[in-house]
Formats: sequence, structure tokens, C-alpha cells
Amino acid sequence: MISVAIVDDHKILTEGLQSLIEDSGVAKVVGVAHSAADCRLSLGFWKPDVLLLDVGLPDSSGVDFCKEVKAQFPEINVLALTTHNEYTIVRQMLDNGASGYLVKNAMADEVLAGIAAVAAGKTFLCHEIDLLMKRPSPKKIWLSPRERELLRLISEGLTNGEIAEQIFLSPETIKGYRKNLLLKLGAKNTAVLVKMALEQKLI
Amino acid sequence: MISVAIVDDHKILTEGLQSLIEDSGVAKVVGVAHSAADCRLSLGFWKPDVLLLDVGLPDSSGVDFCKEVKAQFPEINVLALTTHNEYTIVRQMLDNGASGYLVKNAMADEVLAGIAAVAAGKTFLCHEIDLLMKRPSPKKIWLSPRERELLRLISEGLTNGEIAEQIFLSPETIKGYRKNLLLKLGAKNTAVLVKMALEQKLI
DNA sequence: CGGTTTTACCCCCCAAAGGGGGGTTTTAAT
DNA sequence: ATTAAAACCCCCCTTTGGGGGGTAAAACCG
Repeated sequence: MISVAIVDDHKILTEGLQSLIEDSGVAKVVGVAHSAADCRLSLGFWKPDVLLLDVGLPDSSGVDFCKEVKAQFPEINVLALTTHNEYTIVRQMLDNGASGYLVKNAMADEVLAGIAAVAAGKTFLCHEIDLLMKRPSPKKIWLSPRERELLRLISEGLTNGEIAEQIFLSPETIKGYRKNLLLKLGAKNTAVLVKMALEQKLI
Repeated sequence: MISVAIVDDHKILTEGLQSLIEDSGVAKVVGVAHSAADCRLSLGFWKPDVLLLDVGLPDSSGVDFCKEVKAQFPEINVLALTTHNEYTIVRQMLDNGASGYLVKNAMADEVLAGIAAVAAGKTFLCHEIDLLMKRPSPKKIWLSPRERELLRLISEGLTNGEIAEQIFLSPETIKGYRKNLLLKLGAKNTAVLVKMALEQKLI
């Protein structure tokens, strides 16, 4: 029997998930947490085969927490669970050790299939995400870590000069990055750039 | 017995909610929809006392759909359900006829209390939202419809001149609005303005 | 090894944003 | 009838952004 732990701050959802999993007979739920902190405390105790991890936790970024879990418990297979389907987030989660990815409006059977596949060491993407990752599309934007950092600073409202000061580069270099970001994302100006950054969760 | 209908695109959540409500004995679920369109088709048939409405529907803004429902079925009490707790959204929902507001990570008993209160014609806010609405805070920003429109156009990346053209005003007026928005939101520049607009769901 | 990507840097020029003033008129509420 | 708030308009001036060119070292990967 596969053992599963769930981390999600939406209590109603965790209850729904729990009964869904228990009723199916393919797995049993060994623990539920409603925050990254809660999970951190109990995970070593639960030792689940699969961790159902909400990417939108209130106290930690999904990406960071996934990395942390895999570093400490490499044998736990992380199945990410999220509301949105943003290419960048999926990609970052997989790069940081997640074995699978589900959107929250997935069918119940996809949840169970995902748990089974991930527990068996396979990777699993729900239908919607699978399409997103495979199909070439303008939404598949990938930025270098440096570019993401610049984008974050721009979104905070820093001017080129202020950014240059903060990361010890020439203001002209910052200008170069800015131009490149506008080009890469196809944004007309800073306003659109920030909007895209937030909407596509690039930062 | 109170009759309840649920609209939410997260299937797992609706199942959780459904069993939660049925098991409690205070209400029965007469219908479930996973999109605004689905709900529109069946609502007249279900005739629920209470509609549990997810604000983040994929095919319609929660505010618009709430207005639509209340216009067509004034006797249905809408209890809004959402992931985030943004002042502007709550305020807009209540202004458009919602009787109550729950955040999705609310306790199960708050869901039931909300349903009971709303069915009895009272308004109901879950604890978290109640605090948000009552406590004076810098997050309580309220913009006039015109200001929201300007903010939207700015976020789309239009320049003052382009906005002026589009809504038949002087570019100088647009400049005035822009200055005022920066002042009102305490934003340093357009980048921060757009970020705040999206984060606080002002547009 | 060579090719690609990332990172970092520089120039010019002009349009747009942003900060500071100054106003009037319309509309809604008290 | 007064007041407050929203909506509207105009001037000046400085800083920033954005479009156009470039160069070149390091890092990554097959």
C-alpha cells in the first residue's frame, strides 16, 4: 500500500483529497499538514512514499520547499499540486526534484494515477500540464537566473541606477538586461513586463 | 433543510465540500457546476437557497457572475468562496449582491456557519475576512471606477497619449490620474503600480 | 575541441514618465 | 446651500525608459 502525505493550506481540499485517496484503496494517507512549517516538523515521522505538495503554500514557495524536502528525504516522491498552470513554475518544480505535477481541477482519477505513477518512481504530468509542456507556445518562456533576478528588481520599482548599485554592475548593463527582457517577453514597456512577470509567475 | 448549489472548477474541492455539507445535516447539495456556463444552465432548475460561488472561475469574473445571478435570481443568497483575501474583491462582491464571503482555507465549521447565516438572510464573513474589512490598514485601498479603468489601461502598457486617444481625454488629464494613482497607492513608479494592481486585484 | 548561452559592458538619441506647480466643472452627498 | 470628491485641463522641468547600434569574456555542453 502506498503511503501519502498531504500539504495544503486549504483544509476543505485536504479533506476531499483524503477521503478520495482512502476510498480508492490504492493508497493511505499517513499525514496532513496545512503549512510548510507543519510539514517540516512531521515529515520525518510520517515517512510517506509520496508527498502531495501544494505549490501555493502561505509560508514558503513551492519550489524552495520541494528542494528542501528532496535534499532531506530523497526517497520521498513529490507530486506537486497547484491551481495555476504556469510553464515556469512547472519547469522549476521538476528541476527541483518534483516527480509529477497536477492542476487542482484535475479529475479524481488523475490524482490517483499520479500517486501510483510517482510512487513507482515514474514521472507524471496531468493531461493539461502535459499539453502545456509539450506544445510549442509563446507561453513557454525561460529566463536565466540572472534575468529572473533583474526582472524581480525591476518589478520592485528600482531604477537602472539603483539596480546597478545593488548588484554592483554598470547601469548600462542593467539597461541591456532590461532591453533583452522586453524583447524576450515581447513586452512593450515596463508596465507590460511587470504584468507578464506576475501573471506568468516568472519571479 | 437548506438547499445549496456549488460552483467551483476544482473538482476535488467540490467533492470535499459536498460531503462536508451532506454529513453536517444542516443543508443538502442540490447541484454542482464546474464553470459559470454550466451553472448558468442549471441554476434556474436547482433553485438553491444558497449558492457557494468560487470567485476564481475560469470563464467569468466572480464579480460579474455574482451580479448576473442576483439580477436573475434575487432570492438566491450568494456565499462567495475564494483563495485570496483581497479587500477590493471582497468589497466588490458585497457591492454586487453577495451575502457572505469565505476564504478557502477556512475551517469546516465556518463553511457551515456561513451557509446557515446566509440562508437566514444575514450576511456572513469568515473570521479572516471580517478582520480584513474592519481593521484599518494600508491594504484597504478603494479606487473610483474611473481610476480602476486608468489603472487597467496603464497595466496594458498604454502611454498617456494612447490612453488619451482611447478614452477621449487630454493627455494632461491622464497624467493627472497617473500621478494621483501613484500617490494613492504609494507606488514609486509604474512598475510598482502595476505590481500592486495585480497583487491586490485592483483591476 | 568548438559552438552556444549567459553574463557583462559601452555609445547615441529622443520619447515618455514623473515631480512640482496652477486651475475649472460636474456630481453626489449632507 | 455648502462641501467634498471626482473628473477634467495646462505649464515647466528633470530623470528614466526604450530603440538602435555594438564588443567580449566566461561558462556550459556535446
